[in-house]
This record gives sequence, C-alpha cells and structure tokens, in this order.
Amino acid sequence: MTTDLLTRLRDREWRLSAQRRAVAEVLVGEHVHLTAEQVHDLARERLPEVSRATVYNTLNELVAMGELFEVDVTDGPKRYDPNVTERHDHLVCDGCQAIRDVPRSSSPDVPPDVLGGFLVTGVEVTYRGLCPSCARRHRP
Amino acid sequence: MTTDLLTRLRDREWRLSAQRRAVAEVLVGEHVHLTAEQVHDLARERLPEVSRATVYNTLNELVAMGELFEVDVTDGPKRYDPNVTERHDHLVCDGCQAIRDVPRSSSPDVPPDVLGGFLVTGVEVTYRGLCPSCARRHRP
DNA sequence: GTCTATATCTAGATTTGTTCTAATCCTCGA
DNA sequence: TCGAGGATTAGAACAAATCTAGATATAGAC
Repeated sequence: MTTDLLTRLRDREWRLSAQRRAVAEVLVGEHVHLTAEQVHDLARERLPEVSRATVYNTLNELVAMGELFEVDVTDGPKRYDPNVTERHDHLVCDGCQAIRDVPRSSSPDVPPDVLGGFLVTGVEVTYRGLCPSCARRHRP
Repeated sequence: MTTDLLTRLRDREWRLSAQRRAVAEVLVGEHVHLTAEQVHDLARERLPEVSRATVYNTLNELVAMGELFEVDVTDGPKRYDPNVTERHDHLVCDGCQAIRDVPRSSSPDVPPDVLGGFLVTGVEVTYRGLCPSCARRHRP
C-alpha cells in the first residue's frame, strides 16, 4: 500500500492546522470524487467552524502541491480526486454523475505529424456511460 | 467535403431566424472553438441586437440536436465545436487555452473486466501541452 | 391582407460555483 | 511576552449560465 494523503502531507512539513486536517481527512478513501461543497459539509461534521473559503483555499493548495487532482468531467462543480499515486482514467455516469477510477489500459498517443509543433505533456481519457444502477433504471 | 452546418440546419427544417442564422454563421470554419461570449460578440457584428440569452438558447438547441459539441476542457467558459462529422479528440494549450482538433488515432478501449457493470457509450481524449507559440515563450 | 396560435427574442434578475477582501486569530521564534 | 507572518473567517464580489415574463415575429388559416 502506498503512503496515504495525511502521511504525505506530514512528510512535506505542510502546516497542518485543525481545519486543514479536517479537509484532508475527508478526502481519504476509495473512489472519492467529492465536490468542494461536499468536502465542506463533511469537514464541518468533524470541525463545525471550517469556512467555505478555507475549504477552497486548502483544496487549491493541495492541487498546486500535486497531492490532489481537480477533475472537471461533468457539468456543475469540480470534483477532487485524491488518487494521485496510480495513473488512471475516469468513468463518468451520465445519469447520476458518479465517477469511478479505471486504471489506464495503454497510453493513447497522437502521431507526431498531426501535432503541428504542439508540445504534448499529458493525456486525459474520460469514458462516459451509465453506472449499473442508472443502466437498470434506463432499460428496466 | 461534408455538408456544412447551415446546410444541415436547412435540411432539418429548423426555423432559421435572423438571430439564429447570425449565431450559426459565426460557428462555421476550421478549428473554431469559441466561447458563448465570443459567439455573442461575433454574432452582434452581423446583427447588433442579438441578446446573450438568444445566443445561449441557440447554442443549447444546436447541442441538443447534435449539430454542435460542447467542449469543456479548460477552466472558464465552455467552448463550442461545430466539427461533429469527423471523429476527433482535442489538443489543449495550457498556456493560452487554444484548442485544436486532432483526428482520433485509435479508439481507446477499457478492458471489460474493470467496468464493473458500467455501460460505456463514449470516450473522450484530451491531450494537454503547449502550442507552438506558447512553447517558444516558455523556453526561448 | 388580416388574424391568431405558436415560437422566438429580449433585458434583466437569479442561480451556481468560485475567488477575493479585510479583519481577526494563531503559532512560533526572538 | 512580543511581534511577524501565515491561516482562517464571514461576507462581498465575480463569472458563467439559466430563468422569467413580457414583447415581438412568424406561418398558416381565413
């Protein structure tokens, strides 16, 4: 098992206030893709006086540090993905907006001749469809 | 050459008012990925009294008809992509947010065993990097 | 040509998601 | 203990998009 978010933050000597800890703790887990609003709600269950601004500040800092990915694959608010250690893509349900991580099968490459001088540094793959329960509802 | 947007709209018997025509005309061309605001500005050059609401209404109708793609690959406003006839992916410049279409090289597939009951209906691939002029500016 | 039903358009208000601001609060080293 | 600087806060501000209600245009029937 790879080191988790809280451990990595401690190792970075990142000033870990009570508020920041509350935010970070919310993000630990499998297939977690919360919105800032959801992070705020969950963080307040641990520490009621965490403000929205602090949640946004903290999330943005974590993203800047590379300890969190911003995922913007649906309409509406951004989601935050703490799975930064395993290279993966996303599977998005068009029904309920659920997001699931999928390990990357193979790196899709663009043939260099179509790039026209573009310097490519990264690739994102998003699969869209219906999650099991939305698929059932859609064709019962 | 495939039929263009205006022709297809006429064939669909879509009520083509002066305002809608002004919006649609703006979208014709190569590698056009305008924001709603840019579409509004350009449409007003043709027909000064087009309102923002009409631009949004028209864009959303075209998207619903499948005659226009909504592309949301950058922070900030959505972009609209009239290239619906050729299957393609997007190349996004992290410097200036320019978007370029690239023909899809090969369909990326998820191995069915990782899907866990998810019904996949589509895939989007986004390449990120720096366009020629931003790459020059970045390492001169 | 006129009338009527229906679709479309408009300005402006509203909603949503996010960032900014200015004041206050901690924390830690001197 | 004090002071400096970062962290936090509530609320204002902002940006993108949508909604609303009334005005306007249009096509087809007469």
